[in-house]
Amino acid sequence: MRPMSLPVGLPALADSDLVGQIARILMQAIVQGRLPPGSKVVEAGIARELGVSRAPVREAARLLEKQGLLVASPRRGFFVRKLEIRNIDEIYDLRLCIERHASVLAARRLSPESRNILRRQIDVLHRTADLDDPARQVEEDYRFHRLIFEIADNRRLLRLFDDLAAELRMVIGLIGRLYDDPHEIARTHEPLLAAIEAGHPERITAHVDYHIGHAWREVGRLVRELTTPSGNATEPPGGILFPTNGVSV
Amino acid sequence: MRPMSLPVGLPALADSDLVGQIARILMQAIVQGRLPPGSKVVEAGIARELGVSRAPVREAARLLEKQGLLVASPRRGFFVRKLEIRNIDEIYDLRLCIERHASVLAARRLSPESRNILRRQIDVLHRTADLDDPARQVEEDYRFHRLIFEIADNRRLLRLFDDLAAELRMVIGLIGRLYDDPHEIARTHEPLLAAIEAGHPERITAHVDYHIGHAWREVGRLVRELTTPSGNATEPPGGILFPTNGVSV
DNA sequence: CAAGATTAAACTGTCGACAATCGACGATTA
DNA sequence: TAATCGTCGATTGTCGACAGTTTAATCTTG
Repeated sequence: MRPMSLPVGLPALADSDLVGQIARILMQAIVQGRLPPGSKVVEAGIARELGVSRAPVREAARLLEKQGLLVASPRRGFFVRKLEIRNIDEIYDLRLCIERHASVLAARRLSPESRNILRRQIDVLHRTADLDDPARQVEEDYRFHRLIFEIADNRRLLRLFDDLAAELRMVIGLIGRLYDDPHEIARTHEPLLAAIEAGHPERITAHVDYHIGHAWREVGRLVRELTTPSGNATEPPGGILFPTNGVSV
Repeated sequence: MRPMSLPVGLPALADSDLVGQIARILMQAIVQGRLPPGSKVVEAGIARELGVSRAPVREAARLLEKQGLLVASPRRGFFVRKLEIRNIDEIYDLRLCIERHASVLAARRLSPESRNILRRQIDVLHRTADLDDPARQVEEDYRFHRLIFEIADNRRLLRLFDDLAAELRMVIGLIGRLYDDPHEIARTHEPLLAAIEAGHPERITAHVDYHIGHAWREVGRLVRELTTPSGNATEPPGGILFPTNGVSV
């Protein structure tokens, strides 16, 4: 968990990044269902529980606000964003929009190296599908799509994708189970890559539409299922961030 | 300026929004050329000059960071974003992407009322063109495009547009002059609206491409002109936020 | 005289405190 | 009884302070 400083290793980084750590802890608490959607995030409470002051907690909350996990209400505080179906639709609508664009750009900039990177990531997807590790599968899936944005080479587009991905990860985390068969998911990336290699904008767009549209419908269906039986946003006992699972802390 | 509370009027609101006020002041300082691109924004300095503490200044800076006017470097502070040509290209590329999408959506959702609103805004554009008020002209131009996003009815898309617009306003403010003939600009909105009314996705896309692409090229040209003669990012004398224009403060 | 080491100043990250504000609850009034 | 008005605790907005880090200036040294 705690990255140790290697003799020459660079990434000893982010150990003193208090804000980042807090943001990650909060994000986990959200996707894992503590801090349920709609619940209030009390700065002082989080700060006390983590043994820090309110300042970094506030900054972390703003970070998560930018990513859409929290919403800020002036003088009232931060709240965990409720996953209304409308939000899901808006997110996927935007994602579809930028992913079409990024895919066409990526096709234009595709080099043999970048092609191989995508190819290899699909292999990873297939291998991960055998592992029965939903979280990992989702992660590798996003990695593939992120690669497309990297190849498209527009930093702003990439940042936007990262933000959307963070939000979608929350949604999927809240859903709790994978929205489809892992092997099936891995397979559907093949024709997308093929279209990008071929470089026909229309074909690329069509495949992106199919691919993302599929996820959209599936996630939408599950969210609708999950959201109709009235969410009881009660706070679980034993501390929000590090709940006592029977074992004392 | 100061909204007074009417007998029954509601909007007496948002006067005590310190962070918002600071953000606005900073934004003005940026677009007006004090705080030139690349210069450092010192929290304590701003705070002292405004007679507030560092906390709200920090929050305002984060707000402007989200809008892309500032960039944060950990442990080094906030800097006014340099307008490299690459940023301009990335911004316009993204804007083109989402504006195509929004325009097609808007066409699908277009009602007689929303059509008239767009129609009327074009009239405003024509009238404003006679006023010889570049800032106003740019503002009304953005209002037209924002209306398209409102009609498209995706809040996230709208928010994204607002962020991009804020950044583009900074760029245009730094350029200092309008990038084209106001009347010409007003006229080019006509065929775009016509295409949206007709509802043909291809025609809409083509017109958006032409319209935004034109601005892209123009702004790109001016920025290239402006950015090549090496920016000397020295700090103007007399206080950054309220420079003494000969008159003592 | 230039490159590197050293010192001093400036600044950010974080903290604890206080006042203003919000929301809940109970008292008051019609 | 229902609606309105205070009151009180909880929570945010803002402040000033301090420590560690970065940057700038100064001093060595080859």
